[in-house]
Amino acid sequence: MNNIEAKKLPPDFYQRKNVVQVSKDLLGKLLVTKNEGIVTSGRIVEVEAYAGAVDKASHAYGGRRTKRNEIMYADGGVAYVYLCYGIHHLFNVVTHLANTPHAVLIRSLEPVEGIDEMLRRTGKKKLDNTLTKGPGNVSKALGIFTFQSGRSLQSDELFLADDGFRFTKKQIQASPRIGVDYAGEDALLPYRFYIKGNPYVSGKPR
DNA sequence: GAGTAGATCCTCT
DNA sequence: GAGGATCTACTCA
Repeated sequence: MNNIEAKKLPPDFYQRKNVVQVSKDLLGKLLVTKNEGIVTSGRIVEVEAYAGAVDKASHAYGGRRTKRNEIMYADGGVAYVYLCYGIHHLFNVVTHLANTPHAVLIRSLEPVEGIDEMLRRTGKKKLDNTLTKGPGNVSKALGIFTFQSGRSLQSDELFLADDGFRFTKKQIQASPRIGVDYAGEDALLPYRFYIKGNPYVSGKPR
């Protein structure tokens, strides 16, 4: 039905043990959702790694295990979605094997398919840089909500795919993460990866 | 253009 | 009962 010639990423892509490496590999991949038969997709241009128990910025810091973050302890390859500030839905990809709560936060996309639908969902009139800029907007544009949390990324309604496109190493930039000032020293870790010069990357352009 | 404050609701202690 | 992996709009320079 659609024109995307892309393959879903296999479970072993997510289940690798180096969450930082997985994060970098996700750059340039497609995030695809299908709601009520409408496909929307975008190319990932910004991510952040959350290294579970040893990362103060992570919900699972110190091995915390609650009903909400339980999903992070699952095998890699499922979605972890939660609501932040009562307004924004944040979409994460769980990585690593079971009982190791690593995750990658998808921060920004470059819209690819279903742009009209994304505009409708976000209440915008025309395409601009802010459509899928920032994790809150990404979820909004793609129709991702908390009920998607725990869903396998092998499903047809929500998955990540590789269409062969790749950014060069030079285009990938690392920096500290955003919005995690409360995490002390861990807030300074260079766990954020983005595409240099891409207008959809959140934060200040360089 | 840059900086600051407010919105808003679910989850954990 | 408090705080949060954010965004937007408005103020001031």
